[in-house]
Amino acid sequence: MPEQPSRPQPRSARVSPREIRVPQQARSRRTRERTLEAAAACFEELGYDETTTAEIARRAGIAVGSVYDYFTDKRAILLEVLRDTVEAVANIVIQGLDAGERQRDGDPIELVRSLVHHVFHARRVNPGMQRILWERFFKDPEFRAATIAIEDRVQGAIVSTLTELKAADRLRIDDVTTAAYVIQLSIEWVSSRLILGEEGVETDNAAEAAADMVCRFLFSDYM
Amino acid sequence: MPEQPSRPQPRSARVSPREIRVPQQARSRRTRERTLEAAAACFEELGYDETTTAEIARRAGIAVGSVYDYFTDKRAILLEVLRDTVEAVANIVIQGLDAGERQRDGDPIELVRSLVHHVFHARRVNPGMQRILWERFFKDPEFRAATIAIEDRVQGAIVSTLTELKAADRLRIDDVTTAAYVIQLSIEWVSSRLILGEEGVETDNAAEAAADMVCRFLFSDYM
Amino acid sequence: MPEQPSRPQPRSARVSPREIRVPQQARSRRTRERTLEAAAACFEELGYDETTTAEIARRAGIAVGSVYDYFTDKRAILLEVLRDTVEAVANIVIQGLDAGERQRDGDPIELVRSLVHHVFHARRVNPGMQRILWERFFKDPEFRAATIAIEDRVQGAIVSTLTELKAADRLRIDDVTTAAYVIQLSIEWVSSRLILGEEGVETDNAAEAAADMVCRFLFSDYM
Amino acid sequence: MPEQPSRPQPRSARVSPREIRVPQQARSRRTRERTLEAAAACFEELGYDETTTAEIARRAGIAVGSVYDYFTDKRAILLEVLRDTVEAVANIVIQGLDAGERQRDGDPIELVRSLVHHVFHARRVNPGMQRILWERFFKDPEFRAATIAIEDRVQGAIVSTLTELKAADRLRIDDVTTAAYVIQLSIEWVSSRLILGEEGVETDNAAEAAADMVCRFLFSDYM
DNA sequence: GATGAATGAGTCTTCATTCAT
DNA sequence: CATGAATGAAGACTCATTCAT
Repeated sequence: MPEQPSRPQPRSARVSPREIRVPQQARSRRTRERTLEAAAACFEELGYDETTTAEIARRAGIAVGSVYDYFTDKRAILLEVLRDTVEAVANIVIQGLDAGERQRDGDPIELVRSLVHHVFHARRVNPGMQRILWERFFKDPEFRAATIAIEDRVQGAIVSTLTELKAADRLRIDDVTTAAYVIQLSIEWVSSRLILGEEGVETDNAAEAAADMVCRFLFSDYM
Repeated sequence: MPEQPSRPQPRSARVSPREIRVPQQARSRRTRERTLEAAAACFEELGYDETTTAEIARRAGIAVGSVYDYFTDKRAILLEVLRDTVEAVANIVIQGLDAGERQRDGDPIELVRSLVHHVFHARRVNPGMQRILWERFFKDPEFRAATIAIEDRVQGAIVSTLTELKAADRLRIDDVTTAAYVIQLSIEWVSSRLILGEEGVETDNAAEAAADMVCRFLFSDYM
Repeated sequence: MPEQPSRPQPRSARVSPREIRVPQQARSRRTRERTLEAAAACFEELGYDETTTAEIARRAGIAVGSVYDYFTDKRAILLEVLRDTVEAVANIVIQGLDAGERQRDGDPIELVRSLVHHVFHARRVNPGMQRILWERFFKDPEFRAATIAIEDRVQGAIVSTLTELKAADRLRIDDVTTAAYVIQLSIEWVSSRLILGEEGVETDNAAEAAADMVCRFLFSDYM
Repeated sequence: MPEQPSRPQPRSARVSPREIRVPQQARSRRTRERTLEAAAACFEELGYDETTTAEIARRAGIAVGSVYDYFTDKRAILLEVLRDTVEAVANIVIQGLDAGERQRDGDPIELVRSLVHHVFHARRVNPGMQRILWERFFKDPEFRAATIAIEDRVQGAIVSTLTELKAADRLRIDDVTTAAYVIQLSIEWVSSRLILGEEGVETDNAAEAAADMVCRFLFSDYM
């Protein structure tokens, strides 16, 4: 019974968890980056379940093992890629607010329009990934928490804006935080359904209606 | 040469689609029913992916093979079970509208409140299943279509109500259909996030804000 | 993103542990049996680590999946196969005692000789499996416990025999249990090393020496 | 076409065996030493299979690659570490003999007692490593050979002692070599099972019984 | 001399689905 | 009608070892 050329151990009782490599050399950083890019592409195109780690590695031009040097899990990759997407989306929305504030001398109606417009626009960024987001959202608390954390930044931005408007006495509502929450979710979902779900509804009309709704909700002098 | 045990055809080699039994007799119908109940319980408790057909059969007290007598697929089972859930949810909402219409002499504000209340309430019905719904929604066009078809009934009911109000000149908006769409999605999502997602936000406040938003959106004489 | 033909789930969060089939039909029993036989052959020839579940299935002429219908684990298979081996070995030894007792009118010396002889003989039964036994013995408490439980039967048999001899006043020792323990382990190990380890030592001499040692240990009138 | 990252040769394609560095300078020697110490610690704590070369390197504070500068194999490391352990154990036993000889004027009974005592005592030295020893013993001929070679020193020492006693006419047996073999293995195994296997048997009783057995075996005038 | 990034063959295991009985 | 035994493709993940830098 001579020793065979060693085989990888079965998944058994590894005691200390595998070390995840924190890239220090440039090559390493590049590999990690490539993995993320490949994973993002796969997820976007194929969906999460349909993406295999082997395919990610193939697209990244690396070995499967290397994927596991940088990430504990397929899930860990998704978590990171998804965070990026959510972040990108959030940034677009926040920029939309800024843009709206600068526009037309801070006309609040334009501000809301700009917000809505940017939210809808943001839905076009990695739509496959955003589909995965809602797919995992109620399934995986960690994803949910991560997503909410980033959404909170958006709501925070809305709150600031609203608070300023409140100070300028342009607002009919008092609970700015709850308002921001409801507004954000509403626009988010209408836009998601229309754009990610490709429902046969006229997008522009719905966007306008949503903006109209929000304006009436917020502003006392909006007819 | 030992006799080889039988090898079922691989999944893909299927040529003529298996006949799905349409139960005629009482016993058959009962078996089909039991399968659906078992499946519903499994999905609700465990989630879709985590539920195996074997577990469904076990709970239904039948053989795995029998499951495939009545359903082509695990997916087909989900489709049916989920339709039931969506239907139940829709009915609750529609009843909410009816109730609202009868209430307080058709006071439109109460009507909206009632709608919102019932939508939130409906989220407590089979929450596990509703989570699965959103999980599959963007993933599987057939699910999406089925869901939308039922939601359409809700929106239809809203449209009727709004049309009546419009006739009574109580409405500030014109495009009643789009309004119904936006309203429905907004309340649906806010309630889903709060109840299915168990986010740490005060539910009652958000529900009230949503109702407030919708009222302002709809009614010209609502302050 | 239409559903692919379903793929087996990754090893993830199955909630209720897989059911292990308890064979009820004859076919089933036969398959389980075949699996055990194939596994025994593989382990014997190749060793435990070197045996793959795929190879077991191949030899049994069944599908890999079927192996997992009847056993939770590769380890579970080993546990069962090994138990059989240990049992077989134990039986040989116990029979050796019986044979010794009947021999030559219960001459105690012959009894010990017979015992030693049978222990050595038993080492030829599935030697590969016995090697695996010692390989896992200190590694896996469950194996150890199972092995010890069976060995205990052997020691119990020795104890009975010794107790009789004690009553007949042929024994110089008092603590019959400890004696049985020490005797059993000593012969077991000497025989294992010689036969399983194929050491270049004259087996017969060693066996005789061991018997001699045990006799002197036990009997006051043995020179 | 993205540049493919370097792909090391698969394990089997090795043609000319890698040069193993024989450390000449102090620093090198130190590195090699550190590796061995780290490996010993890992093996002792985790077991052989459970220890990864990465973990060894980590504990040694060096790079994985460096491990392979000094050792061909993970197995080669074990071989060396294990040799140390076996050597240490052997030395303890041999010292036990010496001590026994000097004790009480060379009383042979004390000598055996001392031997047994030291063998049991030796089991406490790197028990994890000793478990690995028995785990590999029947599996890997090279390990077995190395172990036996060292054990032979022990048996040689026993033989010398016995030969002296024989000359002094204190011994009832003639084949001193075989006796040494049987004695050594017996005590070794009883002690291993008790101490490495943590069986629920009273250690002192068993040790005494073993000593008693050996004495009766060896000495004609021992009652 | 050393580093640590990369490799990839090879494991175990799962479970939707089929079909002989 | 029902049963439940059998299938096997497919996936995630490991880790000893190599080699470019």
